[in-house]
Amino acid sequence: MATSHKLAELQLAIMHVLWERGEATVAEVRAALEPARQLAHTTIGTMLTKMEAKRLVAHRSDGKANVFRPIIKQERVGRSMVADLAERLFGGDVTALVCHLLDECDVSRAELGRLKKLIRQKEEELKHAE
Amino acid sequence: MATSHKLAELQLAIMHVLWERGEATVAEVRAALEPARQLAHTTIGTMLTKMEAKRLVAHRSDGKANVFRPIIKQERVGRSMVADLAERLFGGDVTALVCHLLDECDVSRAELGRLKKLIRQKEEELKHAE
DNA sequence: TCGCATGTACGACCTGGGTAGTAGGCGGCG
DNA sequence: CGCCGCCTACTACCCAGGTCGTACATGCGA
Repeated sequence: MATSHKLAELQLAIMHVLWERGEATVAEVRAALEPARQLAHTTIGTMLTKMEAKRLVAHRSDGKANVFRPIIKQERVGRSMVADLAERLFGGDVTALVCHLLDECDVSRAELGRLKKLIRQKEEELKHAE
Repeated sequence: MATSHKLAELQLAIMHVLWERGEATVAEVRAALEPARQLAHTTIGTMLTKMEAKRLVAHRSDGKANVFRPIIKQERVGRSMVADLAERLFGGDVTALVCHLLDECDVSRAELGRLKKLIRQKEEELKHAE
């Protein structure tokens, strides 16, 4: 899987809207982003066009407006971006990244509980895999 | 801490060299990067100059060559980049990011052990903090 | 002393992300 | 009918990262 999908700020924000809704028009995307950023609606349109060229989204024409939908999975983008960061920051050492997270960020006890459960689960998986 | 230090590919690679060595000349940086990328030595020089403008590095003049050293800490950059990614990808939910990591990447049993220990340690810290 | 090797400083240029203006299509309403 | 508002398509920019080329300084060996 050489194709590394790294999306920049705005593109990611737009993708999040599309992932949440399934599909949306330019105006809808703009409205969804409105609280955080005030953008001309042509800005969204232009961006969406560029993203379509990069095969991140596709559109169908619904009467007067274009309706865009994501054509890559959120999980796929997340995976490749996280992997990319881990690679660039920690030489691919995932554990180092997790350590870093636990160390530097505030993690509540509930979250730690969730994580412990996750690790146990993961250990089970490993056991069964052998 | 509003200052978010996000470094792009090459800049990060250069910083890694500087962090490892403490300081280095253009030629040394270039040599260190050589296996992975073949770059003109002016490229490194230009980049270093731009990075100096951004206060990422500083240089002293040692006879004929300039010797650069990092003036931001690796840990600081790591923190802000990881936080940034967590924010953009998972809305700041660190646990979600860790889950993602465990799920998507291959994590060995030894690594899981290390992580468990880390979590226990973190739990202790939380307990004491109350 | 001359010129090569090595180094710097500066400017050129490309690309991709981001931002928006303008032109033109089209339905509804006064 | 003619203008208004909404929408798209196209074009223009700006900026930062990245990649070099060229011009100029300078020490060192033949």
